[in-house]
Amino acid sequence: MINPVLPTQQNDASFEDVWDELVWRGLVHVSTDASALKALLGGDPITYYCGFDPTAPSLHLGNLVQLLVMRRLQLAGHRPLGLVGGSTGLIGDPRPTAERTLNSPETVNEWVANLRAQVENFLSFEGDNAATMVNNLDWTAPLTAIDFLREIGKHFRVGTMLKKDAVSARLNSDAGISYTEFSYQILQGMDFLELYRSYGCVLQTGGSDQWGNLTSGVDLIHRVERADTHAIGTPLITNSDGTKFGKSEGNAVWLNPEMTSPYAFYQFWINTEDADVIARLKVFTFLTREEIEGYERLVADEPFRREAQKRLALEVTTLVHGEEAARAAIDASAALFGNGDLSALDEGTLRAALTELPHVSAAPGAPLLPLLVETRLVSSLSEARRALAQGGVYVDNEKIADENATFEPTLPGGVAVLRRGTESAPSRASSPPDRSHPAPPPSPICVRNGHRRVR
RNA sequence: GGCGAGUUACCCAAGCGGCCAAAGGGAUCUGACUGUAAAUCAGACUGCUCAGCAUUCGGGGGUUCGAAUCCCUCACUCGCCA
Repeated sequence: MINPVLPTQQNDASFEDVWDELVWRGLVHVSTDASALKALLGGDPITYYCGFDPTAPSLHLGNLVQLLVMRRLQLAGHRPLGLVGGSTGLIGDPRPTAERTLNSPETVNEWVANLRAQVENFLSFEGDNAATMVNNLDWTAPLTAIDFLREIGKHFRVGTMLKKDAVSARLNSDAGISYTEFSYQILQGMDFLELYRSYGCVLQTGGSDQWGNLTSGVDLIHRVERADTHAIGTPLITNSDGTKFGKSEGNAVWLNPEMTSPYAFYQFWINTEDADVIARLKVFTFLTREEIEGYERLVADEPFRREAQKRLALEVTTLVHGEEAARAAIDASAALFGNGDLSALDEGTLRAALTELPHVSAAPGAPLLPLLVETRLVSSLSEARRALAQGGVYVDNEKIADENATFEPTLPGGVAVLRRGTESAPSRASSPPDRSHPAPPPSPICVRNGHRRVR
């Protein structure tokens, strides 16, 4: 299955080369020698790689940054190797805070398969510079501990390894670091060496937090093969207001539509702050410099139109979930967030919009207030009464004033849409840590007459 | 080990026998405004069978017609002296 968006993508020809474009898009935070990289990327096709470790069932927005860097390089004529970390995922790279819990080989295996499919969705496997997928378990698994120590370990100085930020941070913390995680950088360095040998790979890209691991490979290849290779570290994407990028309601935004629905995904992007939206367009879309500069003016001149946010959300949702899903997300947003007369929608659009929402079943004529509790829009009947008294309860976009109102589905399919508060209902604050119940769902709720809706 | 101070709602913090479901601030929620914004203003913010009732002020026990407020005790936190 080919992502239909891929053929439409292209780099901005107004740049001298892809390196200049990457720099302009703010995608280079650290790198090996910049002038050498520029020459390399502006020259004959090279082979490069980026790895994805299976630390979760799906990739998330942070990984999307890497995928797009890969794609931009591919569009410039270079040949990508998509690596999934079948072995590194079994080890776990050192996080700054604490030791990772090891996942079972079965779990890692399953996640590797998921990630592989996701990575494949963003690269082209056709043409002269078709992408190739590799799994580092393929060359790591056959290696014995003795071979590993003799052939690879001998090239690593412990002093150098200790100085890497990821390691030293942990050494200086109460958590300490296990030998397992300490060894991670060797594994990743070994990957680069392996890919250099078997594919002529001379560039590795990754997040700047991976810098130590990227250089580990560059150094190893230099020592073993006496060859110069390169690395590019992308910046950590940050929000201008200090909150963490890539979180929605405190949860990660995943690429897997089962984990983050296309609707929620679209909503995430549409809610981008003015101060951040241009930087996001640069990183996450293939719009040209000229187009993005146009949006920059639009944000400055008429921010209320939010053209930049709309375009960003459309582009990224289309890229990740496809045109149809993006269209549905837009329709759903319009239906649920517009002052919208829900009954004016055709049933298909309505159905698509509502599938995205949490739902609960009730018999027609059932009292409304308890349903508010059941859908977790409010946490108690008292709160439901309060919300209603304050004019914060809506059914099918109409304010409800009567405490004794009942559930009367009038929309096609025996459905009613419950809502609390204004359309936005941001609630970006995390719920108190001692609350054991799950986080409340996004504002609009679908209550359906009859059987439970199946996803 | 000795002495002293403290433990109040999501967080900070007043209250020191009835007028306390508990001041004030923050966070949060809702309304107005707005761009599914920010800022601002207003209201709400223990629960329920909601103009009333029930249960809260570290745990337990007591005094009193009546306790967040007084007494005993246990637990924890923080100061000072050994």
